[in-house]
Amino acid sequence: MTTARTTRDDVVAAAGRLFAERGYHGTSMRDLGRELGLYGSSLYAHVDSKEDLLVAVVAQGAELFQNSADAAVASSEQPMERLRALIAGHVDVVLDHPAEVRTYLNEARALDTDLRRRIIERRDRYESVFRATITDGIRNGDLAATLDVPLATIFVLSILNAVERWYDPKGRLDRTRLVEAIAEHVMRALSHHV
Amino acid sequence: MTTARTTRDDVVAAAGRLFAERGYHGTSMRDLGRELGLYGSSLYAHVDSKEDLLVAVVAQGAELFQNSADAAVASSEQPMERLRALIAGHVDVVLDHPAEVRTYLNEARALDTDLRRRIIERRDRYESVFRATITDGIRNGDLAATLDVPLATIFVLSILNAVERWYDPKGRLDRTRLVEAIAEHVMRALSHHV
DNA sequence: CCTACCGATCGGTAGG
DNA sequence: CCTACCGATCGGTAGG
Repeated sequence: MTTARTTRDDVVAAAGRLFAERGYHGTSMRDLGRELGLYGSSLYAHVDSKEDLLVAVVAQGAELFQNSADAAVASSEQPMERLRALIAGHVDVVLDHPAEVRTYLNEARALDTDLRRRIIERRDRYESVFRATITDGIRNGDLAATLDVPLATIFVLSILNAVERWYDPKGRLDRTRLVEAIAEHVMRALSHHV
Repeated sequence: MTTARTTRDDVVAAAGRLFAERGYHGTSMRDLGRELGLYGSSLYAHVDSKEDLLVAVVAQGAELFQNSADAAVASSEQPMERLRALIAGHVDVVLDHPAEVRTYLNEARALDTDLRRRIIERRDRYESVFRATITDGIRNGDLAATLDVPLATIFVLSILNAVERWYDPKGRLDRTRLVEAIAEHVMRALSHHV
């Protein structure tokens, strides 16, 4: 049994951790090498540039969220169940992949114009799944017809994206209850109360 | 009429803008000098260190929010009016001081342990004003007795803090309607519906 | 506030 | 993946 060689995936994963913790500009290639037990210069056997690493981590974040949305949409035809699945899926992504998520949410601005634009487009696409679901819920009569859908969507995603900033997995609130609390808050805020 | 000399306040204000835009580690003292039309080394006539600048900007952010909370509490005895004033005040701080707010919210982690701890304490103090107001609203019968107060508080602040991330002052939504939309969302989510 | 620097560190390369 | 570097840039200082 031998220690496995360092792979590109190892490098990308470690980069995600450090970028999330110290920021892209706060992380040097030598820091990253140290994290993996090798020299900074050795990383260039696996990647073309530091920005290449940021691109890879951010792309993972984008993909995780998009896959989660796709699964939520596939899980039910019913808007309220879909919305709940979107919420649960988002929380799962945040809690299961904190490094990628934090880098995706906070460090994408370090990308230069073109790449940053593409990330913003992916976020918009993800957001549009929430918007469409809320719109369906209104059509359905479950959600309040008076809602401003784009704003309601932003508020829901604000709550979901902030989870990364405060949630402590070792705290008293477990994942199930966190999802339940968010879902209940959202339903109360958006529902058509009879 | 002469061009005013650069003051320490000018330097701190420019630092806030650049830290907000590119991040603390993404901003060099030479960048900052250029912004003010002087050399990076000249900044040391006004400040002791780069971190000194971050401390100053972050302290401004903390103070703006605390002053806003104090004013909101003083504005009314009635919990629902207070909550509305807290929301309006928070939005005002975010929209009137975007650079300080963004630096306060996103770059404080670049401070080292001791200073960072003190900032977290100031945030907790600010958050506790929201918590107390929501608790009063429950006691009052205006807000739902079933609420998890700390979580409800986090959700409200998540929405408020995210405003910095998406709101475009040049967009179609003016400040009054933004505040109204957030307040309505929050009231719907937290209220005791009869 | 500028000039002229300092040592340290940065992202990255050549060659093995 | 390491060794030995490169030029550029970093935060900061001395002296005026």
